[in-house]
Amino acid sequence: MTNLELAWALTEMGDLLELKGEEPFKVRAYHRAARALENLEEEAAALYARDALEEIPGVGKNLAKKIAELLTTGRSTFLENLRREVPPGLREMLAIPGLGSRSIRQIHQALGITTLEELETAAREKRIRTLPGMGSKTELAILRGVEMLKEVREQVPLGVARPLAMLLRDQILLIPGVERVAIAGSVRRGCEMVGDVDLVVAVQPGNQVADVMTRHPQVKEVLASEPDRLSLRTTLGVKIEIILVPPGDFAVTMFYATGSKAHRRRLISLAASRGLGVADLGLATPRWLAEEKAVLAAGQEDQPAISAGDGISSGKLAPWKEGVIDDSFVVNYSYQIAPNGGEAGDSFFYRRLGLPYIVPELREDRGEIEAALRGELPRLITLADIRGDLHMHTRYSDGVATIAAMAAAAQARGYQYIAITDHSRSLVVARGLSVEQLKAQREEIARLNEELEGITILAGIEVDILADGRLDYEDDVLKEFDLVIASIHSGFRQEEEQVMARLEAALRHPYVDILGHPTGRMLGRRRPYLVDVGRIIELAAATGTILEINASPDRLDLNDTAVRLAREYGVPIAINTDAHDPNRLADMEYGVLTARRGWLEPENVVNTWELERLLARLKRNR
DNA sequence: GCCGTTTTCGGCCCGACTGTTTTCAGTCG
Repeated sequence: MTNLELAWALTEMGDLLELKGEEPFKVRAYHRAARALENLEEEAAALYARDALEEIPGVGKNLAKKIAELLTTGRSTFLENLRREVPPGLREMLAIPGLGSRSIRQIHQALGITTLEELETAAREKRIRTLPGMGSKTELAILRGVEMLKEVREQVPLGVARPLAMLLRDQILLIPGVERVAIAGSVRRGCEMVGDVDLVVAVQPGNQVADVMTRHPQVKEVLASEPDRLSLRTTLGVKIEIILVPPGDFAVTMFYATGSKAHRRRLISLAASRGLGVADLGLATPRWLAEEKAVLAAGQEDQPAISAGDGISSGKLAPWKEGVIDDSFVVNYSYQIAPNGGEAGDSFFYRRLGLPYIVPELREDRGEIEAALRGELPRLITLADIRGDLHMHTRYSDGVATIAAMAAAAQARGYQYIAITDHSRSLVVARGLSVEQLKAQREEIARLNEELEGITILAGIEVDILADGRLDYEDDVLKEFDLVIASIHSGFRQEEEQVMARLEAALRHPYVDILGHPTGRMLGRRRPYLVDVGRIIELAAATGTILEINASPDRLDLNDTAVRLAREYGVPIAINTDAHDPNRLADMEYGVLTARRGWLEPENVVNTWELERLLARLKRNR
């Protein structure tokens, strides 16, 4: 059992205990241990093997025993008992903002409600307000929350799907009869939420993929098992689609399975407008042909033909050589951010149409085909372009590591600079720093900067934008930092007017360099606060403020479309991890994926710049 | 449930905001 699965099991135990009304500190112990497992570098199984589970911070005798049972048997009697006691629907309700375990328990006990659907009905029928302490606002919060949950019910964040996809890819590769495996679908495109994990597998006849995968320890349910397709659900509830093809069909299948559907349609109708059918393009494998004909037919109905003068004619087609998979076309793809991205061999299709390669992250029919025709595809940013990380936390506030440890981890990633940006004093839960503590931290940073070679630590702060729009420190404190990020951590339920007034005040502030996680959303868990993203971008442009892509896979905030808009306004972006742990500096890749989906080039991202240039660009230094 | 060169018991992050209320419980970060 993987660390992630263990973490999920402990999280579920914590949630169920909370719903049972266990004391909060016990509940927290489970959640803390789960988080520790998630961030653990070593596999818990290895720790167990040398009897060292209790070395994990937050894991004592009891939790070690429960983890050991999960590791050895794949099950937990404790968890199974809890599941019997607490209806699973109640756990889903915990994700509704404004509804906590006490309210859920009360609703359950008084009204006998056990599922989201029943909860929604009760709210519609105004039965929730009959309970003490609950009124119309609570019902509204429930209706909004249920709506949000329904939207993402079948989806998981990329941060869950992608590691799982990579793990399965590596495991499938070891199965007899398998020649190649690659990740396709929305994971390959880097979508923030993923409905299912698509894997394309090139196999020989008599392979054992179905045999092995249906018995895989992480597979809970086999949804379909056909000769060329396997549909599974994992213990974490993620849907896996495995497409089995002969090796000769691998590349074409990658093209289809990567999508998006809209991109595919548009490309095929472009081909059709040149008098080319799918067969001419080397796309005519029997399995896909019928399906794609239907797509094509539909596409021609609702899509305008691509106009003449788009720079391509059938006479100019690049020569197509059977069997040649040439990724020399992949000028933008030095960084293989989607596993096997460039190796998938699906560049042939674009090549055949005389187009430059379009990377998976752009395949959304958001103008990428037109840009390719004009030769104006962006030279997308890659992870290798990143020179530093400007948002992270340490033990001074709610991080777990020292400044030195964060700096060492950053150096190991090849960074030239980082900014330490702990929380400001009002954020008491995160142990926000008093003015005195700030002084001590700044002294430590100065000392480290003298000791360390090859990396510069900036003394920064993530200062709260208070509910009334003021910042959490006076200007004479703020001006002492090298760099200031301003973020909202309170008043999430204010009206848009009020939130925007706060953001505007922050953006106009002379010492605010970066606006942190601008919309405040948590993927699948919390909607953005009520903001006008377009207006934020306008204001950022007008005030010279940098906007953040918060690279935490729980946030990805700004999102891809907002990033694209920011680029059009010429607003510089900082891709920051907001890491609370040295391992989480690795989340940078999710931020880079989002940036790529937002068409960003290195130039648009300030933490690809040399430090001197970055510093000179900050408001405080201009 | 975890943790301890202040403690093997009694702490554990705690204050603001919200919605429902006439003085506060629940939620959240």
